[in-house]
This record gives sequence, C-alpha cells and structure tokens, in this order.
Amino acid sequence: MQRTRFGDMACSIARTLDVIGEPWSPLILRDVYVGITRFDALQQDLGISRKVLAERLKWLVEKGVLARQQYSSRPPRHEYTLTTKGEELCDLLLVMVRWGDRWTAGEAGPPALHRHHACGEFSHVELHCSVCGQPMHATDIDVVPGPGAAAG
Amino acid sequence: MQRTRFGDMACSIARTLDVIGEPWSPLILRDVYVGITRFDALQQDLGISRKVLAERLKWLVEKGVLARQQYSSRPPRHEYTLTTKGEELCDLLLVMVRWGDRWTAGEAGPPALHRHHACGEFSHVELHCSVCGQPMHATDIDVVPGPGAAAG
DNA sequence: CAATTGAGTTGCCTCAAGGAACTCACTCGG
DNA sequence: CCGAGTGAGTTCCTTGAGGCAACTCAATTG
Repeated sequence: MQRTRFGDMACSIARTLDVIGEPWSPLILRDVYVGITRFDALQQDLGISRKVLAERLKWLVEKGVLARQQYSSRPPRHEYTLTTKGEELCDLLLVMVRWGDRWTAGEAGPPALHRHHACGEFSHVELHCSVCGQPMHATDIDVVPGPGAAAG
Repeated sequence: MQRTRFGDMACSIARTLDVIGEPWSPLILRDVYVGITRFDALQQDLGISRKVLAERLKWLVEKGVLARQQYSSRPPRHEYTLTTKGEELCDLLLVMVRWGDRWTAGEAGPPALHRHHACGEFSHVELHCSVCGQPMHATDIDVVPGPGAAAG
C-alpha cells in the first residue's frame, strides 16, 4: 500500500486505483473470477504472503468488490465471491489481457483465450462508443471537465 | 514497487501489471495523455515524490510505453510522450474512468467527460466482442488455456 | 554576476511487503 | 480419546519502497 491515498482525488482513475491499484489486488480479482475463491487456494495459486492476502481481501470486501460468504457452518468455512461491482471491475481485466496479449505475450502466444458466449468464437474485447457504437480509443476523444471536477 | 515481480508469470494481466501496476504509474500515463509531459509539471500535478517520479518515468521509457524526447537543445529540455504501445495502454484508463464514474463518483458526478470525435457526443466506452460485435463482459465468456500457457 | 528554471540525484526515515511460524476451530481415522 | 489434517487467519521479524527535503548541474534571463 502506498502512503499517498488516491481515493480523495477528483479523478475516476485515481479512485479506481484506490480500490484495486495496490499490488496483488487485480490478480486476486482474477483468481476469484476464474473460481479460486478460498483463502488457502488463493494463497497457493498466487504465492502471495498470507498477511498481504488477508489485508487485500478485507479491503476488497470493505469496498464492496468481493463478498465473504460462509458456505459451511460446521466447520465454519468461507469463500470470496464477486459482487456486481466486482464483476464490472473484471471488464478492466479483459482490457489488461488484451494489451498484455498484444505487447507482452511474445512467441508463445497468449496464455489464455476467451470464448464469447454470444457467438461461441475465441475473441478479444474492443472498445466502442456508448452513443454511436463506433470504435473508441484514447486518441479518438477529447477530455473536458465534468460536474464532479474540483473547483479552482 | 512490490518485491514480487509479475513480469514472469504466464498471465497477461500479471504482465500488464508489471508494466503499469505500480503505484502512480497509471496516473503518470494519464497526465502524459492529457498533455502534462515535463518532469516538474508532472511532479506538481501529482504531488508525487521526485525520486519515485524519476524511477517510474525511467521504467516506463524502458518498457516502451513512454518516449523521452528533447524539445530544446539549448538549454537541453525534455518531455515525455506516448508511444503507440502507450496509447493503447490508455484504453485501460478509459475503462478505469468508466468504472470509477459508475461506482465512485457519487452525487457530484464524474470529474471528467469524454467527447467522441466520430460522433461529437459525450459518451463512455463499452466493451464489445471483436468477432460478433455484441457486448462482451467478464460474465459473458469462458476462459480456456491458450498456446502461451505454462506447461504442467 | 545573481536569480531562476528544468530535470533530476542523494540521504534519511517510516511504513508496507515478504516469509515463516504460530493460533484456533473443527473433522476424520484408528 | 488421541493425533493428524485442513481452512482461515494472526503475529513477528527483516528488508526495501515511498515520502520529504535538500542538493546538484547546466543554461537563461535580468
């Protein structure tokens, strides 16, 4: 965890980073997304320190991205699942995968493939405009201050 | 910088995080994207420590996301600009903005708006399938091992 | 020649990350 | 009933990254 907190900045990027910007958090999200939901399983899959894992899980639950649920009462056992807020964060992971596949995969090719339910094909995500439906990239837009911009 | 490096993992998310996963890096990228390209300007805008800023810039240049260019020879002055690789990373920022706007903006509304050049409207990004063009979210896909998956 | 600006670098200090061991509650096999 | 096993953390110690401030160096402006 960095000392400077991003949560108070008037920037949606900074505020998103406040939630999942710390090391390991996106990988925890990925694991929960693919079905690794128990503490020990996460710890072994990631090779993360148990202490840091406990901290991150607590944080992500507090932020409403994950939910901690008891799936057995005797013995008490828990698992972590995605909330709606968390599922929508996974979109971010898809975009990371796309960039990582393009720029870091190298000769061996992408480590994972995505099959889209709607068409059944292996594909990747593309960004489109919510209004006109055309492709939309960082170079295709102007950024202007919005209502929540800091005064001054 | 976390001690555990993500760059060697067989996962495009981890490898993307290796490039921009460290604290501040996405915000540096955002600033360069919106035209804050000089060292001191970045330092003042972000409130980041000069030491960490120097480290991050060096890392991002090494990774080919930013380019360090001289825009004046006498006196020698430099600025940082986005490479193609860096511009494509900005797509990630757009998705962060979208999530942050939805889940963290609150009453005040989003701090920034995006106007799409193609249609001239204020809009946000949506994820679509590269094959069928239909919406594509984390809940709409199956993840299966690809050619670059680690053996074992 | 002094002050200013851009772009870093150096040094010190604190707190977070890594690692390993320990706890606690419960279950299962003999 | 006893010991081993499992899930889910917690505690302790060491190292190193992040914050802060001061310093450097080169060139420019007054």
